Amino acid sequence: MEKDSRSRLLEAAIPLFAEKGFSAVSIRELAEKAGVNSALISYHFGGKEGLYNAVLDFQFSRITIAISKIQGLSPIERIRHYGKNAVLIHQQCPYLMRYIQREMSNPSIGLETVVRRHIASAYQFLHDAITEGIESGAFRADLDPDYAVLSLAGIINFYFITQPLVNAFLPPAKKSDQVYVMQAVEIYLNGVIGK
Amino acid sequence: MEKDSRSRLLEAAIPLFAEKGFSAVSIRELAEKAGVNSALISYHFGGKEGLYNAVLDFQFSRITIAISKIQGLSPIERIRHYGKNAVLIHQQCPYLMRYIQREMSNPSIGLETVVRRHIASAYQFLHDAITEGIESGAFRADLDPDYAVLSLAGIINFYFITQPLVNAFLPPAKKSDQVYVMQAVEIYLNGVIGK
DNA sequence: GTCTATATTGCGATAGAC
DNA sequence: GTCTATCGCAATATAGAC
Repeated sequence: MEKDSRSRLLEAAIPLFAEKGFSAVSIRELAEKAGVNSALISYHFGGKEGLYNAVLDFQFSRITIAISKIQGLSPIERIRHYGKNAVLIHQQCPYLMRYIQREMSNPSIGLETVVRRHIASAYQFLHDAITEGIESGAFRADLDPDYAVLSLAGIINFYFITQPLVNAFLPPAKKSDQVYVMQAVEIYLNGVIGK
Repeated sequence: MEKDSRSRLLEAAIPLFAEKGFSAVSIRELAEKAGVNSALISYHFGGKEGLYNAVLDFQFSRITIAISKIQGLSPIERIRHYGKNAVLIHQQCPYLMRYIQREMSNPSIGLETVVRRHIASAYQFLHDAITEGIESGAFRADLDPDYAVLSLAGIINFYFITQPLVNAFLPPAKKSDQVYVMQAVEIYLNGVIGK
């Protein structure tokens, strides 16, 4: 059974917008890849921008959903869990990181609110874990939690951001996201745990 | 004394392309911001794409230049130096990181070679430092150097990538790049140094 | 809901005067 | 080197038939 044209458009749009950015993709290209008529973009989404917003909304909701599932572990275990989760999300939503990256450095006007809310929920999750770790004495007391959040987010996420190019440097076999994230999380935890 | 139109175009183009991306900027917008006639873009650079390439070339050359100045220190000191350098480069070239980011996830066709060469030189620099640190016994022997490079690059660079959005989360006073990078480098070094 | 056909706008590039 | 004027094209959006 065929998908309806609305879903076809959404699914075709995800990789196109992710790889080329909003302006570089034309509605003709979107329609062709989806196998539907370009007029349907206006019909279903009110225009190209509406389609982009729909994609963005769908992509970012995954972050908050994933975060909300992690509950009631020690700070260290929550951080390990966050790493494992990042690998999973990246496998399931291979284009999410492009959108995060693009919206971080280049927020779509009128959508900052939505995007910011999802990102903020991830930020808050890490901030809580780190603050709690410091207070319990597990982590070094001289850490600045705000900065420590960014260090953790960076050591995990930069890897996924740069994958398109970095695969050119790494030996071909070296492509285990899971192995990377495990090592990265351990470097980080080793670095923040009190001596 | 007025700058010539070529320089004016280049300087106007740097923030515009960085913030909006190649496709979202029109030659009319570029010319207006530079205060010159739009026909001069074709005259000086052979077209909009030529102007973009000129910007990219200029921006990326900074990486290789900065890296080439660090010589003959211990692995640990080289890594600390890399961090300090990142702060300096970011101050001097506030748009460089946007271009790195954009070219990493979205390489301009025909320029991968140039871009890749500059990025590769930074990658090689860190890889050498880490490999040497492992061999000398300063760093943990179970580290994978390829991955450890990405962890270091991530913990430093992600901060700069996300600054436009992250400033919305951080308390307003918290904006010291230098303090961030110092803490981040120490977390990393603590994490990789052999116990 | 989906199509064709088209209106309208803005794009990048260039010819040619100065 | 710099300008004006314009060409040709591709963009998004929409009106209206089916």
